[in-house]
Amino acid sequence: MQNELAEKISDAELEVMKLLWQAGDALPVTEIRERLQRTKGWEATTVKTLVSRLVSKGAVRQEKRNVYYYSPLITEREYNAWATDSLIRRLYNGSARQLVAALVRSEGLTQSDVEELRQMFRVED
Amino acid sequence: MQNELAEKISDAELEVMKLLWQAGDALPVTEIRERLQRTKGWEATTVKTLVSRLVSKGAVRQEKRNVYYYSPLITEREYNAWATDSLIRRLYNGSARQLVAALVRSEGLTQSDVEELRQMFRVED
DNA sequence: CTGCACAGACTACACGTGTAAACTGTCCTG
DNA sequence: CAGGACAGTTTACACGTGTAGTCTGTGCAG
Repeated sequence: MQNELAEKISDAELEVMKLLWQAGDALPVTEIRERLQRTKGWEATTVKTLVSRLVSKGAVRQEKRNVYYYSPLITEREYNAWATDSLIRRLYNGSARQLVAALVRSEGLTQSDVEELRQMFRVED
Repeated sequence: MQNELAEKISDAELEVMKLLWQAGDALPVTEIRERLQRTKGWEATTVKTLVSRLVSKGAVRQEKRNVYYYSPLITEREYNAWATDSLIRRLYNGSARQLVAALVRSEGLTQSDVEELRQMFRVED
């Protein structure tokens, strides 16, 4: 597990990560700032702080061109897998099956979701 | 959703909740403290703090007998459902299906888990 | 060349959390 | 009755997070 690297990304930081993941390639802060300013209403410095913290945490790489560019060091999948695993350990006794069972029970899944999943399982099986 | 009541239970607090959920009925702090002291190595006051915070948050009820007794005000299922839903919104675009898909992909589920789930789906269907 | 705009760094500050000590009040025991 | 044990309260304190202001350095426009 890349526990050490993933080192706890906070909610606000995650928004930055999402942007970087979507972007596909490295972005200058300007870009990040502008978008988050629009979508989240954050001040420029706030965005800078978040990005810096992500760099400290080793979740984002900073590279100097004319200006700094930032790109994710962990993939969305890696992060999601890690976070999901945390939840499973925290709440479901480490059992992914229990989580899914809870979803099914709680109507978290729509009928068509279930259909699709059955398909999936059939393939995986 | 009982968003307001569930009001963000922290990691340490969750350990207390788990105890209360397991207990089935109201427990005196003594009891809670003793067990967590053993399992977590927490000091008595630490446990008190956690319990008090849970009371403030409305997650636990305090009732006076000779001594205070505590019991959960939200069920484990409610909490799990809420927390899981948060994760799904945070990471999977609100789609429970995507979460399950990720689990299947990432081998979070063992072969026998898959088997069991297929069973479940068959019933649910 | 000089001042300004902007990138980036540093500082700030309140709130939640993990962790616990210190204090206070009360009941039991000697 | 006096002192101690322990329940319950108050206070503490460092660290993470959300949110942002201020300071500094530098390259471009005039």
